[in-house]
Amino acid sequence: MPELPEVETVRRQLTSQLIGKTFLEPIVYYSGMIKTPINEYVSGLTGRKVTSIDRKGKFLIFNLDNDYRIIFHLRMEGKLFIVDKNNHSPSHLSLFIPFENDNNGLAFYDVRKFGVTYYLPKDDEGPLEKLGKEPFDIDDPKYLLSHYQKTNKPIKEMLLDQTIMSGLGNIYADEVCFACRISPFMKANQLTEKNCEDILTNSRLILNKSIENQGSTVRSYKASAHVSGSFQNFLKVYSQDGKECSVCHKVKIEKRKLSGRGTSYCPYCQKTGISLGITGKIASGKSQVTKYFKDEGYVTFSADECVHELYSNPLFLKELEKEFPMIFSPSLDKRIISDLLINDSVFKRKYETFIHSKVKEKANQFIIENDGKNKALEIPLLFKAKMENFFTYIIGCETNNQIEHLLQRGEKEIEKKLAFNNLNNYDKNRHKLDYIIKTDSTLEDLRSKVKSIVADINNKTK
DNA sequence: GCAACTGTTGCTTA
DNA sequence: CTAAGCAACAGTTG
Repeated sequence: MPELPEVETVRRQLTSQLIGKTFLEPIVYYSGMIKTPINEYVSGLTGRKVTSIDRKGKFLIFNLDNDYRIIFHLRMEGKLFIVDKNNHSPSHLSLFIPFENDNNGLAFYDVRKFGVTYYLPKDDEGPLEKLGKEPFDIDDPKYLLSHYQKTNKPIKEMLLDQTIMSGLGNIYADEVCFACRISPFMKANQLTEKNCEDILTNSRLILNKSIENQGSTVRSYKASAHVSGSFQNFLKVYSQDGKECSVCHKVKIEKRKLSGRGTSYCPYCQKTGISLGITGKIASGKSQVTKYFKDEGYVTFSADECVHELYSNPLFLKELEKEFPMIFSPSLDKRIISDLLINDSVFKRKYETFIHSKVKEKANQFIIENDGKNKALEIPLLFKAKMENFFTYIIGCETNNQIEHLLQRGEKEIEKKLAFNNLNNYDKNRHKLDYIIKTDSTLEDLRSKVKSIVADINNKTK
């Protein structure tokens, strides 16, 4: 995952091992990584010396002893190692540049083959052209402010925009938001100049501290065969989801998706508001409880309503038809769905996964859109949809009078509805609940139970 | 055993 | 114009 500190570590490593070495003809194993004409790249590098190595953002720049330079971007998994000519791993090797009069050479390993390299004249900025300054080189927070004021996008997305400021990737963007105590979901145009100053200060602090620790080692990443960074031990939110926040000790670190990227944050420290998941078996009083949370000032979401709305959404139907053409004859036929759900276990699994992921996506969107507010989300199949780590707290609703409630609602197929209970994994996951509400009481009593939970939560997150 | 997820960026599509 | 989704690819996790 090389981000700026990891790339800087690589730069330092290579500087001590590469300066003054003369390149022999490069051997290209994966030509897709070379973004300038390959023959120019190969002949251009042959016989050249590296005089110095620079870094701009996450790019490495090898200055050669002619008027050219080589530029590398490691992307997700790229690794530049100095290895033995005759004894190096061939696995995932994309490029090898042997040194003259030396047993070693420069190897570019890249499991995912996303990395790129360029051979360009010194006056051709190539991919560096659009790159913004690093936080170390921006001295006026007004520079950030002027960019952020122009957009309604979440601040974290702006931090990842390398054309405004370069060097923050997914890990450090999350860490910087945490250090500034701002929500990653906050609209960039809501930020103050003070926020921008905090972003600059904390970006410098965090990146410098990470460089001191030779970057972070997450997953398999290493700066060289012999170096692994240790900044992962200082991360406060990234990869910490589900753990108690190490600063406030009040709530767990949460993780959700923001513009396609995993985003970790502390709901308390970063003032995102808390997210409640309300679940329970059928006719267990979830809706009533959710309504009472609404009366207490929570914004609410219902998975059942969400699914209902999805079925009248043309975009969703189009997607559904692409995935499950057999349930359209020619338009959506719900009887076919229920038939298949009963008789075809493969269909059932696929279909449920599909719907669950849609609901989860919508719930995620709801939480992000309601940044800063307290939220209560009613999700009957919370456990089935694997959403137990999705909320600050989860609340289970329970009743002894399920059948009566179903009768009161005028349900006809009670047996069928009860069989549904076994599907939602409630009993199996009951121990994961933070609160359990027994809903068999008068409405006023139920309301006061909700009020006392609200008070308890307020107390915990004071 | 399959689905989902993973550090990045730039291009295509709506 | 922007915004979202995908593509490049392969390995790991639940």
